[in-house]
Amino acid sequence: MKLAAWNVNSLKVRLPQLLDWLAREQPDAVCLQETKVEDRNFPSQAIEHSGYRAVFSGQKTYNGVAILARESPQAVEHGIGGFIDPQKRVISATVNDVRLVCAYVPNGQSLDSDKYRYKLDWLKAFSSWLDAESKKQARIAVLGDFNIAPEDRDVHDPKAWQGQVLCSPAERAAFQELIGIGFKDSFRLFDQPEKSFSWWDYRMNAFQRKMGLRIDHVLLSDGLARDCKSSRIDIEMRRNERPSDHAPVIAVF
DNA sequence: ATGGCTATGTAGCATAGA
Repeated sequence: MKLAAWNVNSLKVRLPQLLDWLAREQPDAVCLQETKVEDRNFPSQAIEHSGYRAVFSGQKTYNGVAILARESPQAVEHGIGGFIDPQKRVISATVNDVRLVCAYVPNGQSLDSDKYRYKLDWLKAFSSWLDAESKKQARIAVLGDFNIAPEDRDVHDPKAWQGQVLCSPAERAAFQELIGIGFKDSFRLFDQPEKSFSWWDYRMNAFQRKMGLRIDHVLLSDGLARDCKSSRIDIEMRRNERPSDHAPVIAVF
């Protein structure tokens, strides 16, 4: 099974690129973040034309998540169970007997921001909910924009980013809590090039200068991780005209 | 160098992203 996560930063703008990419990569399922589109405006028709079924949870301007799959996603659930959140950041569904959790973790803005507090609270709720989910269903993949660079090697300039949002000890601890539940960071199951990143700032020619962060991840439960054949970041998508600032992350098992 | 770039909502800029 081929799975991917991609923060499209506006599905409306990125739709042509997404359709090209689906035709080329032919994943079984892809989890999208930052669709920034209300459900009534979701481009279901174009996506179905490409041979995919979509389930989605969106809002105007911000956030928004979707799961696209060749097979119709089953048992769709919105949000984090037991956690009230008006922001549309999580959608889950079963595809090919695998439970897919598509997540857009809050950014946090900066350590002194209310949004940082919200991010940590959100991550706490997310991990306790996933812990419970993983006891109900063994085959789970958590895919999305985690807005956390787990280690210094996931950061182009660890000194400059030390302690900053996306890299702070509390955020990294929250990521390790997910690993503690039994999830594996699929990307690190394999040898990878140095300076492998999934996001580059639009400004300052950051992509060309390899100034990025690896903050988008595909986490696999133990059994899926054991069967994982490959994981990579499709950085070619960042070379497109009008690219998303994030590249897709792909895992095959 | 606290800027820079992109997208959205909405009609000249404000907000957010990471």
